[in-house]
Amino acid sequence: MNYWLVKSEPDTYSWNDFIQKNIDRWDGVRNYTARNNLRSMELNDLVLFYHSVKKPAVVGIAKVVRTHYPDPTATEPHTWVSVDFEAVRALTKPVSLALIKQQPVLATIPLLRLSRLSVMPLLPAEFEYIVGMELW
DNA sequence: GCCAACGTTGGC
DNA sequence: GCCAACGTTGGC
Repeated sequence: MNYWLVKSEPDTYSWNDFIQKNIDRWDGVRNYTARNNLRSMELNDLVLFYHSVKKPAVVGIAKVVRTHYPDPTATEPHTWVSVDFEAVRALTKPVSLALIKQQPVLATIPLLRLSRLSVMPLLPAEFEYIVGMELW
């Protein structure tokens, strides 16, 4: 089992948009590093859903219910891939980027080091730590 | 293969 | 709205 974090601009696609569908395709990724991470996702992997730009924060948890397949929205569908996520639950309270930045144990996560990467891995301990912060 | 120019992302 | 980071493009 692996752990991940994906980013979305809520103006484009928000957590609310996602839970209304319950299961939805994660498409439109056009960056090779992010694509490779999508390819590495396995069934039932857990994924943090992060809102970028506006009130940047982790807002919910999803899980992988279909592993990678050609992205139907791509003009080169053999280059880019999608996966399907199912909503698990919203965090009881969004965990803000500002708070994440204050945690020394999270200083090395890709969210902070590679600010433009939209699909990134997390260590199990990092995932659990961030989820635990919903109760702070 | 190098690197400058340019476009995009995303925090503030 | 500004700007830093960084990925991509294209000339040489």
